[in-house]
Amino acid sequence: MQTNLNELFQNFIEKPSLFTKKEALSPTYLPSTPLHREKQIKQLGTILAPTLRNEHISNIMIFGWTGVGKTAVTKFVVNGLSTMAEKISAPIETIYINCKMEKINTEYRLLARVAEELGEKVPMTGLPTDRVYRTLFKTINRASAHIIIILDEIDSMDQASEGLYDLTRINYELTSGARTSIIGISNDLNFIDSIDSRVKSSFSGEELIFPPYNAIQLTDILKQRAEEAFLPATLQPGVIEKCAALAAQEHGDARRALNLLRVAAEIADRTGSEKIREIHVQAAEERIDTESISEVTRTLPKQTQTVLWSIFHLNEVKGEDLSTGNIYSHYSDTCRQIGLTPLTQRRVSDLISELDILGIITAKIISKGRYGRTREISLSLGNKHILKLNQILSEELFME
DNA sequence: CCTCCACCGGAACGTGAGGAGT
DNA sequence: ACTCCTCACGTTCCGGTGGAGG
Repeated sequence: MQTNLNELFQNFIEKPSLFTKKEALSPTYLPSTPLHREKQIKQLGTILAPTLRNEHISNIMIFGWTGVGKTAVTKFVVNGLSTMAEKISAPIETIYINCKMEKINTEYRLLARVAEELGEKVPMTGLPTDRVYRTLFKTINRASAHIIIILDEIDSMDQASEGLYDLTRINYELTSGARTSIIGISNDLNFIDSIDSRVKSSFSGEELIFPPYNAIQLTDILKQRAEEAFLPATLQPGVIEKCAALAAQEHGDARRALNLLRVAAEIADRTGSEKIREIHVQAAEERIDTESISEVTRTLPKQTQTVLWSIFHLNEVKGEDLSTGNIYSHYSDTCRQIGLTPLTQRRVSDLISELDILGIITAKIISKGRYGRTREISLSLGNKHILKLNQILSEELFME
């Protein structure tokens, strides 16, 4: 055993890796120039330029599907702006916050996070919100710079629209030369409609829309990254095109294309292949799907897992329709079985909606006339996935 | 055309954990 | 030690509703 393990590690070290620079395939990696986004770069640059002369600019909203270069372009342009500002010593400061990853979903957290970014320490909880606002105000006023706040995945903070309002109204109170501008990045085109009208009117400004990439553009992007990531001639012809084609089918998502290529390379690497072939891409596609959905399922709260388990089980019993009431009673039984206190139906109804949003199930409200109104639930996954998830759930719920 | 089922989904409120300030 | 914050997660209460069957 000992020797085997040593051998394994030894082999691993000695075997040449296919990668020369794996980070180049990461979705957060910033290439020197984002490809096929010249128009957007120019637009954004034009809007931001007046800050260099200390002139006032409007807020900006950027829309587009995931993986169409919104974040990359914004960072690219803002970085350019910062370097220029430094050169001519214009007082510009930029702040980047990813609302979803940092779980910025309340007014308090948004304000606290911005203040923190400006060097002011604010506790994560405990203070009254208006006090956080005061500290933030003072800090910004003192800084007397033009502060550009980039809020990525802004649509994930639906409760925090009050905070957006604060960040815009702060401009009317500032007495020094300070200003704030917001760049909001959103996957959801309807985001603007969903926020409070009061916020909307104070927030409104320029809107940029990023179209999806087509297969040819994706190919270019992948080639650019692959040049950095791999030794030449590691890729079999057709591999990049295949990744691009697969990703183009799904609203031209460059992130997905890069993921495919990276996972394909990892598979090739692990199986000892010296080249990356199309079969590796195929394997990668399958693996990405199952892995992400499995991970989501595993990390679901126990109650939600139990609901999902019940849905799967009812689905196997034919003749039973998947309605909220049915699921709820099956769920309560299961809870008793595994020693969990059942939640109310109202709550379970919300959990079902959450599963719907996650894309594991599809819930549609239908009316059965005399026999009431309910959600009709169907599974939106293939059999292979369901089997896998079932296995995960039984491990999670019935073990230990 | 009306009724009435079986839920939907908004809103207010409760609880308990994490923390600040005095 | 005590009061006052935020916030996640639930519960309680309740008005609302599409359409099959009378």
